[in-house]
Amino acid sequence: MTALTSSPSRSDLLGDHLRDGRDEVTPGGRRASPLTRADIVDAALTHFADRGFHGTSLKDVAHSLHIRPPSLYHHIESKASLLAEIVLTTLDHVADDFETAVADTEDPIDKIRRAVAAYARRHATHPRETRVVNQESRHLEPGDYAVARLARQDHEHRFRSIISHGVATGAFDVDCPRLASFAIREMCVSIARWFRPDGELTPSDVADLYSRQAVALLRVPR
Amino acid sequence: MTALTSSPSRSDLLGDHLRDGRDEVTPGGRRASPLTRADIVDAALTHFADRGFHGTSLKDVAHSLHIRPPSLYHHIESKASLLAEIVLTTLDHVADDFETAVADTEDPIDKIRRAVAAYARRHATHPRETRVVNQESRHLEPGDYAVARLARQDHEHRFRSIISHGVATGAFDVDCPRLASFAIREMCVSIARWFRPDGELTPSDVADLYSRQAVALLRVPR
DNA sequence: CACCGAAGCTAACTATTATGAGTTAGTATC
DNA sequence: GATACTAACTCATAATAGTTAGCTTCGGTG
Repeated sequence: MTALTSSPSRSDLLGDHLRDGRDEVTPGGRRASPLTRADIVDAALTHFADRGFHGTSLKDVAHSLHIRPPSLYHHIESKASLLAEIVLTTLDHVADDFETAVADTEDPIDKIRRAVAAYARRHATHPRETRVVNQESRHLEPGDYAVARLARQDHEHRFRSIISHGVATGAFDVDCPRLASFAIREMCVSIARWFRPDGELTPSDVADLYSRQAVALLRVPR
Repeated sequence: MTALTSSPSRSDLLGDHLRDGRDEVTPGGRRASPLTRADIVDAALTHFADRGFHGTSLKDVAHSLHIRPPSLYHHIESKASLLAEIVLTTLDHVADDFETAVADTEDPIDKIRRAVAAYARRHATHPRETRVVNQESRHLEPGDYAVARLARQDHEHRFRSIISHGVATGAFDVDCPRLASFAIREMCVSIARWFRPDGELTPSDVADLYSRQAVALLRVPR
């Protein structure tokens, strides 16, 4: 429950999302470099992360981009599609991160260290995306929600099986792998709530620290 | 990022909130035992926890109580007041928990163990309340938001100072008390996402397990 | 130079929201 | 037994949401 203290002031990061020169709209409605769908997703992402999906209106998104709400529809299909794109591509990245991280080792300690490092790093480098995945996925339309749910379950199972395997080999010692897995993953998730790119810690620092904390957690003395 | 897998189906717990005999409305609109403000807060709580503040309409709340939306206003001032009541009273309880927990000891290890146990237990016994505090506080009106922010900051500082003190006396060994504090508190917060009253673990089990995990975390080997 | 598509705009539509006003039906009290 | 109270109701309103339609204007291309 650190959301209140760790979050910056409530309207932080809610500004313009246009790169330099972008916001010079000519009388006819043209701008220097064209607005892309990616720009809109990015603006929506910032708002969704800060105010939630239902707390964000397309007016808000359009305002950030210096256009009117209807103009958004030249680039997107719907508000829901913005959320879907954000959540599903982020979950893809998380899955890729995991595969890449654990590919080169069989040792449970190494595996968990790398998996945690990758997961922690993802949350440090992409706090907006991960916050939206964690808090707004429930507002996806049923089909997309089901896909997201499966992706998440898959990650959870792969993660937990490393722990279970480590317990079997004696590398770890925990009462309940499921719980330990939850605790570790949620620790990583929380990074997205406090991490600041301009802070004293780099994403690598955080990844390193959290992977060590995770290993410590998996050898809880009784 | 376990919200997707750990949460039950999206509309769980969204049913009637009336106790037995409550839902027998007489032709004139009367019911067996009178509907109270607390009943409404409770129904709103369930919805806010499940669908978010902006994802919940007063129609939803009224529906759970078998009344029409305008009738709610005989008991409440506004939708915002429901959120404020939920968040602020929960934060009060968290503060009380903490004070009571750490009152009888000076040992940092004991203190952190008890503080974590109390915090963990609160999240296990009141998952709806704590989820709302963590995810919906940002939607409070400015005045209430400021109060909530202060309450949260206070808890964070008290928590962290136990750790810092423990590091000073040599009881703990962590690189960064602030980070360790975040990690531990967020671990507890996550309990609200997976804990089920009918599961195999009791709140006491969880409190015990998490306080041991916390102590383990504060002695990370380098 | 004529034209075409991209991308802006305004106006408008529909649905839903929170909330207000006024009404009615039981229940308790004098 | 009249009255006042409570707590529901229906009906109404103003604001806002997401979205669609149609118009305009520009830069690029034949």
